[in-house]
Amino acid sequence: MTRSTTPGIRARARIEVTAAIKDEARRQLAAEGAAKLSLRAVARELGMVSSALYRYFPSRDELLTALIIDAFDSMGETAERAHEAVADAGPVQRWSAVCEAVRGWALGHPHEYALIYGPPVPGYTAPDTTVPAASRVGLLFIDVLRDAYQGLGLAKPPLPAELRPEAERMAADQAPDLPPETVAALVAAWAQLYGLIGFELFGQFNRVVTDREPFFRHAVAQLAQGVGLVFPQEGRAGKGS
Amino acid sequence: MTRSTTPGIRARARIEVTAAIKDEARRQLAAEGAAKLSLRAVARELGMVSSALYRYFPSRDELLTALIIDAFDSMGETAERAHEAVADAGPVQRWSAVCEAVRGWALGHPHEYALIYGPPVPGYTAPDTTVPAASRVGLLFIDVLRDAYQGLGLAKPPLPAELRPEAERMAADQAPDLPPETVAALVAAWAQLYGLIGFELFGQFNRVVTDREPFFRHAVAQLAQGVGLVFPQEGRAGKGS
DNA sequence: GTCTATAACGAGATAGAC
DNA sequence: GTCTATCTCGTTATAGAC
Repeated sequence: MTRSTTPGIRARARIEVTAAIKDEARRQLAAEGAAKLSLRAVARELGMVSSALYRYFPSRDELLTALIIDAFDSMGETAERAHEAVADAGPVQRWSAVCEAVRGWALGHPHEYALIYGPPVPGYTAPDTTVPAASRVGLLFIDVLRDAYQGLGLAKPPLPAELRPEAERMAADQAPDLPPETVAALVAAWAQLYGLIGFELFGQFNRVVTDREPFFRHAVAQLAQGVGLVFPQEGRAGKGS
Repeated sequence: MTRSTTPGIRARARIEVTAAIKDEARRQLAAEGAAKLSLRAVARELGMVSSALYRYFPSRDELLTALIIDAFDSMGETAERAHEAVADAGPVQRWSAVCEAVRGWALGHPHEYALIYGPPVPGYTAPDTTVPAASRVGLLFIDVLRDAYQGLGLAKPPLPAELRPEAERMAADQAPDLPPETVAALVAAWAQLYGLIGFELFGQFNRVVTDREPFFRHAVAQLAQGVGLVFPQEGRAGKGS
């Protein structure tokens, strides 16, 4: 009888408390790092008792997992939105939009970035549950490359013979409708993109690179060339020797 | 009176204890992460009392700094040795040797790698004392590029106009005898190299890249092309459209 | 059924008195 | 340099409020 009203209230309360826990956990992530994330401290800050948290997260590791999935989803959503905004543009513009969205998200969420792309948290191993969220940005890149490929606007990057079997396996796993050369180059570009972002985020560019937007923009354009989105001649526009 | 003999002994003992402290600290780094490095735990494991440690390191932060400098030096030395071994080879071979040495060191010292290239340790900021050690690998790359440049074996990477002022500033700071195009490309390649290594090290290549040596080798060759060590035509050897 | 609170465990860290 | 009293932590069992 109360069944039509109360469930909604309870469910709403549950969602709110869950969100509050995660928010506070993220605050601690920023302050002390993932290694020191403590259920008790989260509970204390929220005015709860630690055992009450277990109604929402069965363990500290599950809370970490939730934070990781949230971070991947937040980043993925940001990238997807940026991609949609330029959906009708050329592949290079779409590629760059996704890369720049990822960088923007990372700069705005450095600790969550460190959580998902930094060193693993000691004593914690991420479950497979995180894979779908972690794949969102990659699927976006595959989208862009697929469109370029079908429109014949994609060059095949070079692929040494010793790497071909591995490239074919990667393509079969990740994007069977793309050439192995492309998939191998994408994986490399993906790692390199995160190198650029990580260096900026973790301070390696301090005293080295000051004007970072144009630097990143250019690096991303070079990566686009690396995966075959730009033909070499176009890439080095207006250059002599 | 004992003054003529004991100083040597004392100095030796001090060096040995200092080394033992750092070794134990590195063990803890591997087990619990840099955030949880605690002087007390180090002391306990060494059978000392915590206050005794302060005779060797005035604070936890100074111990961290020593570990960071050691890590950079260890990596730099590994890279320098690998470079010397191929000193007479071509620039691409030298470039690749340094990159592969860095990767090898990182795979052998993942936690020290995380310490120097991962997210900053909460509450700790590295002093400028770390800069010389941190620069060693970069200087090696500059060496290779300088030799190639002086031998006319270096292509100028493309450089958009918006990036030229920044590139000139970077060149003036880091390598005044190299073209700005080269220096900007080197910094980007440097970050990308660490992206590749970080992804392998921190598990992002799990279930994605299995045969990692050839993958890395090829990526490094592409990076060499990016900094101008290989001309595009050579780079894409024996490839059609 | 759903939640919170109390209390406790075993383990480890820490501060300070001695 | 040692010892102890007091913290922290993740986690569970239990009891009671809504």
